[in-house]
Amino acid sequence: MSLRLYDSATHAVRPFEPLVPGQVGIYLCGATVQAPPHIGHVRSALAFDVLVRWLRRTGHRVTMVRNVTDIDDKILAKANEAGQEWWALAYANERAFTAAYDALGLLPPTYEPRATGHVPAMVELMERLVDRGHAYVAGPGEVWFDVRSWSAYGELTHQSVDDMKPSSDATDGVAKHHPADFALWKAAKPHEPESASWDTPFGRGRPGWHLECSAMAQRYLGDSFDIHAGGLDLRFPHHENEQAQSRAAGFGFAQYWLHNGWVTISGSKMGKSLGNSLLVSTLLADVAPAVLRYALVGVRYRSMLEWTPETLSDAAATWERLASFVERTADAGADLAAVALPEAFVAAMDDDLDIPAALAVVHETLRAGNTALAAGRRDDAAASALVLRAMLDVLGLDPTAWSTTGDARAAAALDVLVEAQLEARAAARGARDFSAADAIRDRLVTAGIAVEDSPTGSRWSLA
RNA sequence: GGUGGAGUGGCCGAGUGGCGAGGCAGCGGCCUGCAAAGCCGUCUACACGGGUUCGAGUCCCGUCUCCACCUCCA
Repeated sequence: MSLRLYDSATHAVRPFEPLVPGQVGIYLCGATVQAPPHIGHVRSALAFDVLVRWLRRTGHRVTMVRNVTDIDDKILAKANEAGQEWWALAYANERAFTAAYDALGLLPPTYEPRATGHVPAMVELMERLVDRGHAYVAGPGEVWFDVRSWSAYGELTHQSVDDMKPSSDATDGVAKHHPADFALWKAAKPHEPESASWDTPFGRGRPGWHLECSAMAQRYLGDSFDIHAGGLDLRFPHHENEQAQSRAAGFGFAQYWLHNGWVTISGSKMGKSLGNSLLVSTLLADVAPAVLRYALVGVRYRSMLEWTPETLSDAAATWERLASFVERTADAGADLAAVALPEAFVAAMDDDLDIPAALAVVHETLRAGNTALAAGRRDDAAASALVLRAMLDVLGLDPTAWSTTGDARAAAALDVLVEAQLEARAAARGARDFSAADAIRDRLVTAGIAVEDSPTGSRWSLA
Protein backbone atom coordinates (compact mmCIF):
# COMPACT_ATOMS: atom_id res chain seq x y z
CA MET A 1 0.00 0.00 0.00
CA SER A 2 1.35 3.42 -0.80
CA LEU A 3 0.23 6.98 -0.52
CA ARG A 4 -3.39 7.83 -1.22
CA LEU A 5 -4.53 11.45 -1.33
CA TYR A 6 -7.92 13.10 -1.33
CA ASP A 7 -8.16 14.97 -4.60
CA SER A 8 -10.67 17.74 -4.18
CA ALA A 9 -11.16 18.01 -7.93
CA THR A 10 -12.63 14.51 -8.08
CA HIS A 11 -13.90 14.38 -4.49
CA ALA A 12 -12.23 11.05 -4.01
CA VAL A 13 -9.25 9.48 -2.38
CA ARG A 14 -6.91 8.45 -5.19
CA PRO A 15 -3.67 6.50 -5.20
CA PHE A 16 -0.90 9.03 -5.66
CA GLU A 17 1.04 8.42 -8.84
CA PRO A 18 3.52 11.13 -9.81
CA LEU A 19 3.90 12.02 -13.47
CA VAL A 20 7.54 10.98 -13.23
CA PRO A 21 8.03 8.11 -10.80
CA GLY A 22 10.07 9.16 -7.80
CA GLN A 23 9.70 12.86 -8.51
CA VAL A 24 7.00 15.17 -7.25
CA GLY A 25 6.23 18.77 -8.11
CA ILE A 26 4.04 20.73 -5.71
CA TYR A 27 2.70 24.22 -6.06
CA LEU A 28 1.35 25.75 -2.87
CA CYS A 29 -0.45 29.07 -2.85
CA GLY A 30 1.50 31.09 -0.33
CA ALA A 31 0.82 34.38 1.29
CA THR A 32 -0.58 37.59 -0.04
CA VAL A 33 1.68 39.73 2.07
CA GLN A 34 -0.72 42.40 3.21
CA ALA A 35 -0.49 41.61 6.94
CA PRO A 36 1.56 39.44 9.29
CA PRO A 37 0.63 35.74 9.48
CA HIS A 38 -2.04 34.35 11.75
CA ILE A 39 -2.18 30.69 12.71
CA GLY A 40 -4.52 29.88 9.84
CA HIS A 41 -1.86 30.90 7.36
CA VAL A 42 0.83 28.79 8.96
CA ARG A 43 -1.53 25.85 9.36
CA SER A 44 -1.72 25.64 5.60
CA ALA A 45 2.04 25.84 5.21
CA LEU A 46 2.55 23.25 7.96
CA ALA A 47 0.07 20.79 6.48
CA PHE A 48 1.96 20.67 3.22
CA ASP A 49 5.32 20.77 4.96
CA VAL A 50 4.38 17.42 6.45
CA LEU A 51 3.34 16.19 3.01
CA VAL A 52 6.76 17.11 1.65
CA ARG A 53 8.49 15.40 4.56
CA TRP A 54 6.45 12.24 4.07
CA LEU A 55 7.10 12.16 0.32
CA ARG A 56 10.83 12.59 0.92
CA ARG A 57 10.85 9.99 3.65
CA THR A 58 9.21 7.55 1.22
CA GLY A 59 11.87 8.12 -1.39
CA HIS A 60 10.59 10.94 -3.58
CA ARG A 61 12.51 13.90 -4.85
CA VAL A 62 10.21 16.82 -4.19
CA THR A 63 10.18 20.24 -5.80
CA MET A 64 8.11 22.51 -3.61
CA VAL A 65 7.08 25.92 -4.90
CA ARG A 66 5.39 28.35 -2.58
CA ASN A 67 4.76 31.77 -4.04
CA VAL A 68 4.54 35.19 -2.52
CA THR A 69 1.87 37.49 -3.87
CA ASP A 70 3.53 40.81 -3.28
CA ILE A 71 1.15 43.09 -5.11
CA ASP A 72 -2.63 43.30 -4.96
CA ASP A 73 -5.44 45.74 -4.25
CA LYS A 74 -5.18 45.48 -0.50
CA ILE A 75 -1.44 45.93 -0.39
CA LEU A 76 -1.79 49.10 -2.43
CA ALA A 77 -4.68 50.35 -0.31
CA LYS A 78 -2.96 49.66 3.00
CA ALA A 79 0.30 51.18 1.91
CA ASN A 80 -1.57 54.25 0.73
CA GLU A 81 -3.30 54.54 4.10
CA ALA A 82 -0.03 54.17 5.94
CA GLY A 83 1.75 56.62 3.70
CA GLN A 84 4.22 53.93 2.80
CA GLU A 85 5.55 52.48 -0.43
CA TRP A 86 3.52 49.40 -1.37
CA TRP A 87 6.66 47.34 -1.85
CA ALA A 88 7.97 48.29 1.59
CA LEU A 89 4.74 47.11 3.21
CA ALA A 90 4.79 43.90 1.20
CA TYR A 91 8.38 43.16 2.07
CA ALA A 92 7.90 43.83 5.79
CA ASN A 93 5.04 41.34 5.83
CA GLU A 94 6.97 38.84 3.77
CA ARG A 95 9.69 38.97 6.42
CA ALA A 96 7.09 38.33 9.10
CA PHE A 97 5.89 35.26 7.24
CA THR A 98 9.43 33.99 6.80
CA ALA A 99 10.14 34.48 10.49
CA ALA A 100 7.00 32.51 11.41
CA TYR A 101 7.84 29.72 8.96
CA ASP A 102 11.38 29.48 10.32
CA ALA A 103 10.26 29.52 13.93
CA LEU A 104 7.84 26.67 13.29
CA GLY A 105 10.45 24.52 11.60
CA LEU A 106 9.14 24.54 8.04
CA LEU A 107 11.52 23.18 5.48
CA PRO A 108 12.41 25.92 3.03
CA PRO A 109 10.57 25.58 -0.28
CA THR A 110 12.66 24.72 -3.30
CA TYR A 111 11.56 27.99 -4.88
CA GLU A 112 9.74 30.94 -3.42
CA PRO A 113 8.87 33.18 -6.36
CA ARG A 114 7.39 36.64 -6.00
CA ALA A 115 4.67 37.74 -8.35
CA THR A 116 6.36 41.02 -9.24
CA GLY A 117 9.40 39.15 -10.46
CA HIS A 118 7.45 37.22 -13.09
CA VAL A 119 5.72 39.81 -15.20
CA PRO A 120 7.30 38.63 -18.48
CA ALA A 121 6.06 35.08 -17.88
CA MET A 122 2.58 36.44 -17.21
CA VAL A 123 2.61 38.52 -20.36
CA GLU A 124 3.59 35.46 -22.34
CA LEU A 125 0.73 33.49 -20.87
CA MET A 126 -1.73 36.28 -21.62
CA GLU A 127 -0.56 36.52 -25.21
CA ARG A 128 -1.09 32.83 -25.58
CA LEU A 129 -4.62 33.10 -24.21
CA VAL A 130 -5.48 36.05 -26.43
CA ASP A 131 -4.09 34.22 -29.48
CA ARG A 132 -6.19 31.19 -28.72
CA GLY A 133 -9.33 33.23 -28.27
CA HIS A 134 -9.70 32.67 -24.54
CA ALA A 135 -8.93 36.21 -23.46
CA TYR A 136 -9.75 39.67 -24.75
CA VAL A 137 -8.45 43.16 -24.30
CA ALA A 138 -11.17 45.50 -23.09
CA GLY A 139 -9.10 48.66 -22.90
CA PRO A 140 -5.57 49.85 -22.32
CA GLY A 141 -3.97 47.46 -19.82
CA GLU A 142 -7.25 45.66 -19.22
CA VAL A 143 -7.33 41.99 -20.15
CA TRP A 144 -10.06 39.53 -19.26
CA PHE A 145 -10.40 35.80 -19.43
CA ASP A 146 -13.43 34.78 -21.48
CA VAL A 147 -15.16 32.06 -19.47
CA ARG A 148 -17.62 31.25 -22.21
CA SER A 149 -14.76 30.37 -24.51
CA TRP A 150 -13.75 27.58 -22.17
CA SER A 151 -16.46 24.99 -21.79
CA ALA A 152 -14.71 23.25 -18.94
CA TYR A 153 -14.95 26.35 -16.78
CA GLY A 154 -16.38 25.31 -13.41
CA GLU A 155 -15.03 21.77 -13.58
CA LEU A 156 -12.85 22.07 -10.51
CA THR A 157 -15.65 23.14 -8.19
CA HIS A 158 -18.52 21.50 -10.08
CA GLN A 159 -20.37 24.68 -10.69
CA SER A 160 -21.98 26.08 -13.73
CA VAL A 161 -21.42 29.69 -14.62
CA ASP A 162 -25.14 30.28 -15.03
CA ASP A 163 -25.96 29.18 -11.48
CA MET A 164 -23.51 31.46 -9.77
CA LYS A 165 -24.73 34.44 -7.87
CA PRO A 166 -23.80 37.50 -9.86
CA SER A 167 -20.87 39.09 -8.08
CA SER A 168 -20.89 42.69 -7.00
CA ASP A 169 -17.85 43.24 -9.14
CA ALA A 170 -19.90 42.23 -12.18
CA THR A 171 -21.50 45.64 -12.25
CA ASP A 172 -18.39 47.80 -12.08
CA GLY A 173 -16.61 45.77 -14.72
CA VAL A 174 -18.63 47.22 -17.52
CA ALA A 175 -16.04 46.18 -20.04
CA LYS A 176 -16.50 42.49 -19.25
CA HIS A 177 -18.33 40.34 -21.72
CA HIS A 178 -19.70 38.07 -19.02
CA PRO A 179 -20.08 38.62 -15.26
CA ALA A 180 -17.89 35.61 -14.52
CA ASP A 181 -15.03 36.78 -16.70
CA PHE A 182 -12.03 37.50 -14.52
CA ALA A 183 -9.13 39.89 -14.82
CA LEU A 184 -5.83 38.69 -16.19
CA TRP A 185 -4.39 42.18 -16.19
CA LYS A 186 -5.68 45.24 -14.40
CA ALA A 187 -5.25 48.66 -15.94
CA ALA A 188 -3.08 51.15 -14.10
CA LYS A 189 -5.23 53.68 -12.31
CA PRO A 190 -4.34 57.35 -12.11
CA HIS A 191 -4.16 57.44 -8.31
CA GLU A 192 -1.91 54.40 -8.10
CA PRO A 193 1.86 54.80 -7.90
CA GLU A 194 3.86 54.48 -11.10
CA SER A 195 5.88 51.69 -9.51
CA ALA A 196 2.75 49.52 -9.25
CA SER A 197 2.30 48.96 -12.97
CA TRP A 198 4.22 47.49 -15.86
CA ASP A 199 4.17 47.99 -19.60
CA THR A 200 2.75 45.16 -21.67
CA PRO A 201 1.72 44.81 -25.32
CA PHE A 202 -1.83 45.36 -24.06
CA GLY A 203 -1.07 48.53 -22.16
CA ARG A 204 0.16 49.45 -18.73
CA GLY A 205 -1.15 47.73 -15.65
CA ARG A 206 -0.58 45.09 -13.06
CA PRO A 207 -1.21 41.38 -12.78
CA GLY A 208 -4.45 39.78 -11.69
CA TRP A 209 -4.08 37.37 -8.83
CA HIS A 210 -4.96 34.20 -10.69
CA LEU A 211 -2.58 34.80 -13.56
CA GLU A 212 0.41 35.03 -11.25
CA CYS A 213 0.05 31.54 -9.93
CA SER A 214 -0.51 29.99 -13.33
CA ALA A 215 2.59 31.68 -14.70
CA MET A 216 4.82 30.81 -11.75
CA ALA A 217 3.63 27.23 -11.54
CA GLN A 218 4.48 26.70 -15.18
CA ARG A 219 7.82 28.44 -14.87
CA TYR A 220 9.08 26.27 -12.02
CA LEU A 221 7.17 23.01 -12.44
CA GLY A 222 6.47 22.79 -16.15
CA ASP A 223 3.31 22.49 -18.22
CA SER A 224 1.99 19.64 -16.10
CA PHE A 225 2.80 18.92 -12.51
CA ASP A 226 1.60 16.71 -9.71
CA ILE A 227 0.00 18.58 -6.85
CA HIS A 228 -1.54 21.98 -6.42
CA ALA A 229 -2.28 22.82 -2.81
CA GLY A 230 -3.82 25.65 -0.86
CA GLY A 231 -6.53 26.67 1.55
CA LEU A 232 -10.08 25.52 1.04
CA ASP A 233 -11.17 29.10 0.57
CA LEU A 234 -9.03 29.40 -2.54
CA ARG A 235 -10.90 26.73 -4.45
CA PHE A 236 -13.18 29.26 -5.97
CA PRO A 237 -12.55 31.50 -7.69
CA HIS A 238 -8.78 31.38 -7.46
CA HIS A 239 -8.02 27.76 -8.24
CA GLU A 240 -10.87 27.37 -10.69
CA ASN A 241 -9.52 30.35 -12.58
CA GLU A 242 -5.94 29.18 -12.46
CA GLN A 243 -6.90 25.84 -13.91
CA ALA A 244 -9.07 27.39 -16.60
CA GLN A 245 -6.28 29.73 -17.69
CA SER A 246 -3.57 27.17 -17.71
CA ARG A 247 -5.56 24.51 -19.48
CA ALA A 248 -7.01 26.98 -21.97
CA ALA A 249 -3.42 27.93 -22.72
CA GLY A 250 -2.78 24.30 -23.55
CA PHE A 251 -1.07 23.11 -20.40
CA GLY A 252 -1.95 20.01 -18.41
CA PHE A 253 -1.52 21.83 -15.09
CA ALA A 254 -2.18 20.10 -11.75
CA GLN A 255 -2.99 16.39 -11.52
CA TYR A 256 -4.15 16.48 -7.89
CA TRP A 257 -5.73 19.28 -5.88
CA LEU A 258 -5.24 19.31 -2.12
CA HIS A 259 -7.05 21.78 0.09
CA ASN A 260 -6.50 22.33 3.77
CA GLY A 261 -9.28 23.20 6.19
CA TRP A 262 -9.00 26.34 8.17
CA VAL A 263 -8.68 27.20 11.83
CA THR A 264 -12.02 27.92 13.46
CA ILE A 265 -13.04 29.60 16.67
CA SER A 266 -16.46 28.61 17.99
CA GLY A 267 -17.05 26.97 14.67
CA SER A 268 -16.37 30.04 12.56
CA LYS A 269 -13.45 30.61 10.27
CA MET A 270 -10.62 32.62 11.72
CA GLY A 271 -9.93 35.69 9.68
CA LYS A 272 -9.27 39.35 9.72
CA SER A 273 -12.82 40.19 8.74
CA LEU A 274 -14.11 38.56 11.92
CA GLY A 275 -11.45 40.19 14.02
CA ASN A 276 -10.57 36.85 15.60
CA SER A 277 -7.14 36.34 14.10
CA LEU A 278 -4.46 34.97 16.36
CA LEU A 279 -1.10 36.15 15.14
CA VAL A 280 1.75 33.69 15.18
CA SER A 281 4.06 36.24 16.74
CA THR A 282 1.62 36.80 19.60
CA LEU A 283 1.33 33.13 20.46
CA LEU A 284 5.04 32.51 20.19
CA ALA A 285 5.63 35.08 22.88
CA ASP A 286 4.08 32.66 25.36
CA VAL A 287 4.62 29.19 24.03
CA ALA A 288 7.43 27.13 22.55
CA PRO A 289 7.29 26.93 18.75
CA ALA A 290 7.20 23.13 18.88
CA VAL A 291 4.03 23.30 20.96
CA LEU A 292 2.33 25.52 18.41
CA ARG A 293 3.51 23.24 15.64
CA TYR A 294 2.15 20.21 17.48
CA ALA A 295 -1.21 21.92 17.98
CA LEU A 296 -1.51 22.86 14.31
CA VAL A 297 -0.19 19.65 12.80
CA GLY A 298 -2.07 17.16 14.98
CA VAL A 299 -5.40 17.48 13.21
CA ARG A 300 -6.14 16.08 9.77
CA TYR A 301 -5.15 18.69 7.23
CA ARG A 302 -8.51 18.79 5.52
CA SER A 303 -10.59 18.96 8.68
CA MET A 304 -11.39 22.22 10.33
CA LEU A 305 -9.24 22.81 13.38
CA GLU A 306 -11.25 24.18 16.28
CA TRP A 307 -9.12 26.48 18.38
CA THR A 308 -10.09 26.72 22.04
CA PRO A 309 -8.54 28.22 25.15
CA GLU A 310 -7.25 24.73 25.99
CA THR A 311 -5.66 23.97 22.64
CA LEU A 312 -2.22 25.27 23.51
CA SER A 313 -2.09 24.00 27.07
CA ASP A 314 -3.22 20.54 25.92
CA ALA A 315 -0.54 20.54 23.27
CA ALA A 316 2.04 21.75 25.75
CA ALA A 317 1.24 18.92 28.19
CA THR A 318 1.52 16.31 25.47
CA TRP A 319 4.65 17.83 24.05
CA GLU A 320 6.32 17.84 27.47
CA ARG A 321 5.58 14.16 27.85
CA LEU A 322 7.17 13.35 24.50
CA ALA A 323 10.12 15.64 24.95
CA SER A 324 10.97 14.58 28.48
CA PHE A 325 10.96 10.91 27.53
CA VAL A 326 13.25 11.56 24.59
CA GLU A 327 15.49 13.73 26.72
CA ARG A 328 15.93 10.91 29.21
CA THR A 329 16.67 8.21 26.69
CA ALA A 330 17.63 9.34 23.25
CA ASP A 331 20.88 9.28 21.43
CA ALA A 332 20.86 12.59 19.59
CA GLY A 333 23.27 11.40 16.93
CA ALA A 334 21.16 8.63 15.48
CA ASP A 335 20.33 8.43 11.78
CA LEU A 336 16.55 8.67 11.85
CA ALA A 337 16.15 8.03 8.12
CA ALA A 338 17.52 4.53 8.70
CA VAL A 339 15.02 3.69 11.40
CA ALA A 340 12.15 1.45 10.32
CA LEU A 341 8.79 3.06 10.99
CA PRO A 342 5.95 1.06 12.56
CA GLU A 343 3.56 -0.34 9.98
CA ALA A 344 0.55 1.30 11.59
CA PHE A 345 2.27 4.67 11.41
CA VAL A 346 3.09 4.22 7.75
CA ALA A 347 -0.46 3.09 7.01
CA ALA A 348 -1.88 6.15 8.74
CA MET A 349 0.38 8.56 6.85
CA ASP A 350 -0.34 6.83 3.56
CA ASP A 351 -4.04 7.23 4.23
CA ASP A 352 -4.20 10.83 3.08
CA LEU A 353 -1.93 11.91 5.93
CA ASP A 354 -4.08 10.70 8.82
CA ILE A 355 -1.90 12.33 11.42
CA PRO A 356 -4.27 11.77 14.37
CA ALA A 357 -4.05 8.03 13.69
CA ALA A 358 -0.28 8.30 13.28
CA LEU A 359 -0.08 10.09 16.61
CA ALA A 360 -1.93 7.23 18.26
CA VAL A 361 1.03 5.03 17.24
CA VAL A 362 3.40 7.66 18.59
CA HIS A 363 1.65 7.54 21.95
CA GLU A 364 1.65 3.76 22.08
CA THR A 365 5.38 3.87 21.49
CA LEU A 366 5.81 6.51 24.14
CA ARG A 367 3.94 4.41 26.68
CA ALA A 368 5.99 1.32 25.89
CA GLY A 369 9.14 3.37 26.25
CA ASN A 370 8.14 4.84 29.59
CA THR A 371 7.24 1.40 30.86
CA ALA A 372 10.63 0.06 29.82
CA LEU A 373 12.35 3.00 31.43
CA ALA A 374 10.47 2.50 34.70
CA ALA A 375 11.42 -1.18 34.66
CA GLY A 376 15.06 -0.31 34.18
CA ARG A 377 15.21 -1.81 30.68
CA ARG A 378 17.41 0.94 29.25
CA ASP A 379 18.00 -0.74 25.90
CA ASP A 380 14.30 -1.22 25.25
CA ALA A 381 13.64 2.36 26.25
CA ALA A 382 16.36 3.60 23.92
CA ALA A 383 14.93 1.52 21.08
CA SER A 384 11.49 3.02 21.67
CA ALA A 385 12.98 6.49 21.75
CA LEU A 386 14.60 5.97 18.39
CA VAL A 387 11.39 4.84 16.73
CA LEU A 388 9.52 7.63 18.45
CA ARG A 389 11.95 10.22 17.15
CA ALA A 390 11.82 8.81 13.64
CA MET A 391 8.03 9.13 13.63
CA LEU A 392 8.09 12.61 15.11
CA ASP A 393 10.72 13.64 12.60
CA VAL A 394 8.25 12.95 9.80
CA LEU A 395 5.98 15.50 11.43
CA GLY A 396 8.81 17.94 11.97
CA LEU A 397 8.58 17.32 15.70
CA ASP A 398 11.70 15.42 16.69
CA PRO A 399 12.33 16.78 20.20
CA THR A 400 16.10 16.71 19.90
CA ALA A 401 15.85 19.06 16.94
CA TRP A 402 13.82 21.45 19.08
CA SER A 403 15.87 21.34 22.25
CA THR A 404 16.38 24.81 23.56
CA THR A 405 20.03 24.88 24.40
CA GLY A 406 20.16 28.62 24.84
CA ASP A 407 23.47 29.96 26.04
CA ALA A 408 25.67 26.91 26.54
CA ARG A 409 27.95 28.61 29.08
CA ALA A 410 25.05 29.83 31.18
CA ALA A 411 23.47 26.38 30.99
CA ALA A 412 26.67 24.75 32.19
CA ALA A 413 26.99 27.18 35.06
CA LEU A 414 23.37 26.64 36.03
CA ASP A 415 23.89 22.90 35.96
CA VAL A 416 26.75 23.14 38.44
CA LEU A 417 24.71 25.28 40.80
CA VAL A 418 21.56 23.15 40.66
CA GLU A 419 23.54 19.93 41.02
CA ALA A 420 25.12 21.35 44.17
CA GLN A 421 21.67 22.03 45.55
CA LEU A 422 20.52 18.54 44.62
CA GLU A 423 23.53 17.02 46.37
CA ALA A 424 22.71 18.95 49.52
CA ARG A 425 19.13 17.77 49.26
CA ALA A 426 20.23 14.17 48.75
CA ALA A 427 22.35 14.42 51.89
CA ALA A 428 19.41 15.80 53.85
CA ARG A 429 17.17 13.05 52.56
CA GLY A 430 19.79 10.48 53.48
CA ALA A 431 19.72 11.87 56.99
CA ARG A 432 15.91 11.77 56.87
CA ASP A 433 15.83 15.53 57.38
CA PHE A 434 12.86 15.94 55.04
CA SER A 435 12.03 19.50 56.00
CA ALA A 436 15.50 20.61 54.94
CA ALA A 437 15.23 18.55 51.74
CA ASP A 438 11.82 20.00 50.92
CA ALA A 439 13.04 23.53 51.59
CA ILE A 440 15.71 23.08 48.94
CA ARG A 441 13.22 21.66 46.46
CA ASP A 442 10.73 24.43 47.15
CA ARG A 443 13.34 27.07 46.43
CA LEU A 444 14.21 25.42 43.14
CA VAL A 445 10.57 25.02 42.14
CA THR A 446 9.92 28.66 42.93
CA ALA A 447 12.77 29.52 40.60
CA GLY A 448 11.13 27.52 37.82
CA ILE A 449 13.25 24.42 38.23
CA ALA A 450 11.34 21.15 38.42
CA VAL A 451 12.86 18.30 40.41
CA GLU A 452 12.03 14.64 39.88
CA ASP A 453 13.34 11.82 42.03
CA SER A 454 13.99 8.32 40.77
CA PRO A 455 15.78 5.22 42.06
CA THR A 456 18.89 6.32 40.18
CA GLY A 457 18.89 9.84 41.56
CA SER A 458 17.23 13.19 41.04
CA ARG A 459 17.04 15.09 37.81
CA TRP A 460 16.09 18.65 37.16
CA SER A 461 14.66 20.61 34.28
CA LEU A 462 13.46 24.09 33.59
CA ALA A 463 9.70 23.99 33.97
C1' G B 1 -30.44 30.49 -5.75
C1' G B 2 -25.79 27.33 -6.97
C1' U B 3 -21.66 24.34 -4.90
C1' G B 4 -19.50 22.03 -0.80
C1' G B 5 -18.38 20.71 4.39
C1' A B 6 -19.86 19.39 9.37
C1' G B 7 -22.77 17.67 13.97
C1' U B 8 -18.65 11.73 18.28
C1' G B 9 -17.89 11.55 25.73
C1' G B 10 -15.93 17.92 30.07
C1' C B 11 -12.52 19.87 25.77
C1' C B 12 -9.79 18.53 21.24
C1' G B 13 -10.04 14.73 17.74
C1' A B 14 -9.68 9.70 14.47
C1' G B 15 -12.93 6.16 12.80
C1' U B 16 -12.61 1.81 6.01
C1' G B 17 -20.60 -2.43 9.58
C1' G B 18 -18.11 -6.96 13.94
C1' C B 19 -13.59 -5.65 21.53
C1' G B 20 -10.72 -0.93 22.79
C1' A B 21 -8.73 5.17 18.60
C1' G B 22 -5.50 8.76 20.66
C1' G B 23 -4.48 13.29 23.49
C1' C B 24 -5.85 16.82 27.44
C1' A B 25 -8.73 17.26 31.87
C1' G B 26 -11.33 14.23 36.01
C1' C B 27 -11.59 10.01 39.39
C1' G B 28 -9.26 5.48 41.85
C1' G B 29 -4.78 2.78 42.50
C1' C B 30 0.70 1.48 42.21
C1' C B 31 5.37 3.79 43.02
C1' U B 32 7.39 7.92 46.46
C1' G B 33 9.45 10.05 53.19
C1' C B 34 6.02 13.72 50.71
C1' A B 35 5.86 15.32 45.80
C1' A B 36 6.82 15.25 40.62
C1' A B 37 7.26 12.10 36.61
C1' G B 38 5.72 7.41 35.04
C1' C B 39 2.58 3.07 34.94
C1' C B 40 -2.28 0.46 35.70
C1' G B 41 -7.51 0.94 36.00
C1' U B 42 -11.84 3.96 35.22
C1' C B 43 -16.43 7.50 34.22
C1' U B 44 -18.65 10.52 30.49
C1' A B 45 -20.14 9.38 22.83
C1' C B 46 -21.77 8.92 18.40
C1' A B 47 -27.72 15.72 16.51
C1' C B 48 -32.97 13.70 16.00
C1' G B 49 -36.69 10.12 13.75
C1' G B 50 -37.35 5.95 10.79
C1' G B 51 -35.25 1.82 7.90
C1' U B 52 -31.69 -2.23 6.05
C1' U B 53 -28.73 -5.99 8.80
C1' C B 54 -27.43 -11.48 13.00
C1' G B 55 -24.93 -6.77 14.11
C1' A B 56 -24.66 0.60 12.42
C1' G B 57 -21.01 6.16 14.78
C1' U B 58 -20.12 3.66 10.05
C1' C B 59 -25.18 1.96 4.78
C1' C B 60 -30.36 4.05 3.09
C1' C B 61 -34.55 7.73 3.70
C1' G B 62 -36.34 11.95 6.21
C1' U B 63 -35.78 16.09 9.81
C1' C B 64 -33.12 19.73 12.57
C1' U B 65 -28.80 22.66 13.49
C1' C B 66 -24.12 24.81 12.23
C1' C B 67 -20.14 26.40 8.88
C1' A B 68 -18.14 27.89 4.27
C1' C B 69 -17.37 29.39 -1.04
C1' C B 70 -19.98 31.97 -5.17
C1' U B 71 -16.30 39.81 -3.51
C1' C B 72 -10.41 39.72 -0.83
C1' C B 73 -9.12 35.44 2.12
C1' A B 74 -4.68 29.79 4.29
